[in-house]
Amino acid sequence: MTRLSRDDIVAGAGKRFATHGYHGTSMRDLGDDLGILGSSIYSHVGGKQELLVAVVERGAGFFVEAARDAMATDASPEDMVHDLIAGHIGVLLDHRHEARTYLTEVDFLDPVAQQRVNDIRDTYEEAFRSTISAGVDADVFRKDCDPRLATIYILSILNALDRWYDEAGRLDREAIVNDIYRFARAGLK
Amino acid sequence: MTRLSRDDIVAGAGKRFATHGYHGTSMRDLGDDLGILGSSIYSHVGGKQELLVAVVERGAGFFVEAARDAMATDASPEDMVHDLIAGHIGVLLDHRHEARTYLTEVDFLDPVAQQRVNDIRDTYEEAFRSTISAGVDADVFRKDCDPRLATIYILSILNALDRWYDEAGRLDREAIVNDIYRFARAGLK
DNA sequence: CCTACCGATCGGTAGG
DNA sequence: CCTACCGATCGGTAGG
Repeated sequence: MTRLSRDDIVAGAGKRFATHGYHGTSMRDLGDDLGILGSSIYSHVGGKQELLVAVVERGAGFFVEAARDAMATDASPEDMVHDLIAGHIGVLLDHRHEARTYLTEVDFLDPVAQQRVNDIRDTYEEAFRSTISAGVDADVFRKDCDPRLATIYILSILNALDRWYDEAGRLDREAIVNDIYRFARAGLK
Repeated sequence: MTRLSRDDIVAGAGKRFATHGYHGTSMRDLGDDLGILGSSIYSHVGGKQELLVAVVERGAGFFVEAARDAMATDASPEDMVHDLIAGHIGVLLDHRHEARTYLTEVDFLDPVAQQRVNDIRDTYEEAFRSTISAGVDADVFRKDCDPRLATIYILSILNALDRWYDEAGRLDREAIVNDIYRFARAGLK
């Protein structure tokens, strides 16, 4: 057993926060998961709140990265919406704990970190909004479609995924991406 | 200042749980909100977990009631989907704290209560599923529409509402109901 | 509903 | 990363 890294601690915190919530997790709980004492965590991080910040910012970063990748192509607005959806679902499934903590515990961030995370979130949502907006301008989406509302609707569907979707179940990843894409695209038309 | 009722305590708990989470709320916090001591709460209820159960079951009950009302008409499947959406949004806005606690703190319920609440939730979702299913059978919705998935998508949009929608803002209640209904209906067609 | 209190647990620190 | 510990706060109770 070699010494744990800071990333190990943050990953463990993500798992605990995602399943038990920030306030439902004690430093001793977290230490138990990691095989060390709660007090030993303080040799890696400054405190519990610092761990929440690290987990949430990691989660937010994954989403922004995925959006940047999707936007980096010259795909049509329709295809780009598909890619944004696929990217979001990829993050949700590949980084479940960080994604979920980002989505559910952001309210418990100290005000400074919360502002920072909300700015990141706005950047991310802007990728959806501008793509949908481009589709409206290109007449491929409805003229009276409000990109802001449509973005919220699509992200609402996406963010709820981790509460019910099981990748080992009937629908594989491609199937759920396509089904949600079809539902969303219909709403945009 | 007359003695508080059990309902007052449960309402106060709903407000606190909705904003700070179950684990982020202490009995003393709750007492402060109510103008009594934390220990005084125990003359009304058996404990903190009992309060969570009461709040969550109240929230769940409102939704089931709304669904029953919507289903009690002989409206077309399309109109009934509209009414179910309107009913859900009504509960969300008229009973924000209970609805939110029901949606976000259900994981912290003891296993017995959690099972009960999940059964109630399933009954509620069945109202959406069967209505959509009837629409598919009547050829008003797409033949390859999966009522189970469509229900999840619509409820995802609905449940995310309380995190961003402000009734005092640009969109009044009727407008948001209609906009979500249109988006959802398009996805069903 | 308050006074007075309980043991357990909390986040966190000093020193090694 | 552990030992040993701190003061604060936790959910909850006895008795009035």
